[in-house]
Amino acid sequence: MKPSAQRTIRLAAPDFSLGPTLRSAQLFRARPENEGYVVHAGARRITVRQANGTLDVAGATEAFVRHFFALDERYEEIAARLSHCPELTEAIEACRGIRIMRQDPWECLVGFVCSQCCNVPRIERMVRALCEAAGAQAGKDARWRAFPDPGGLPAEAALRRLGVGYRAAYLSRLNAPWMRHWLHGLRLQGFESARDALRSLPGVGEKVADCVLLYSLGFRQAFPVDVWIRRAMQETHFGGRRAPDRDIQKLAADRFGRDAGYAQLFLFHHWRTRKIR
DNA sequence: ATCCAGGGGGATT
DNA sequence: AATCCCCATGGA
Repeated sequence: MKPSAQRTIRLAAPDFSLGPTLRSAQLFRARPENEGYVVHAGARRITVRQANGTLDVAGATEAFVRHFFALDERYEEIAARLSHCPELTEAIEACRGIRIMRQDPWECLVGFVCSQCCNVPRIERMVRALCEAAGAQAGKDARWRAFPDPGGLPAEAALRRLGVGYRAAYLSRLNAPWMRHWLHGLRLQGFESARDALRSLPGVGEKVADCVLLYSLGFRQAFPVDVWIRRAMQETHFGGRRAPDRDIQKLAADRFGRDAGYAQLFLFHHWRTRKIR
């Protein structure tokens, strides 16, 4: 028994918006539950709610929560630097308090390989199916499942039966026990080097690589270009005409620099939530 | 019914 | 380097 991890803890969380952060499609195992959220991460089941600038959390230590939600990051400084870009001011205001979380790289990689060419609800379904099929029971409740370890995913045919479609081939090829260690090793490399290494993996192109770099390996200069970002950038910087992803990437790197990842998440979440609904 | 969803890979031009 | 085409699936 681990009473320290099950007790509810309260911590200050200034410049942080829990709901928008968990609804910004950085991760695919969070869901609302009575006034708060349940977040599954690795083998943890974390319940969290926010009130008056504080966070009430159960299922994780304070140190984990601070790191996971990036509460140590100097948020106002980032927002202040990006506020010099007029095309972001509306998005920054609408997304104030959204933070880029720090996920486990393996879980992040699998999630974004699943993400290709499908919408968020379906991604969440696929990830849930993977956990239910191959995740270890992680608590007394048999429904709480850990995220499957690298090497622990079902075989390709079984993956297909779970509804992941053509992504089954990618996932089965990524499913090697050494992947966790290999992914962590990328933190020691430079941005471009780590990006090239990720892109050498099956099912991992520029976009998925950038998501893994940004959401799990700490590279805040990454700027994943998906359909929403493409629209937003073409609208704000290319006169509404379609532009090559290369040009979009270059512009983002020059203009947003080390904060490109935050610029991306602000634009993504703002444009997506504006059109959806 | 047709289009779209946080794409990637391979072939052709 | 730009442009098809295909990959599987579910929701709008």
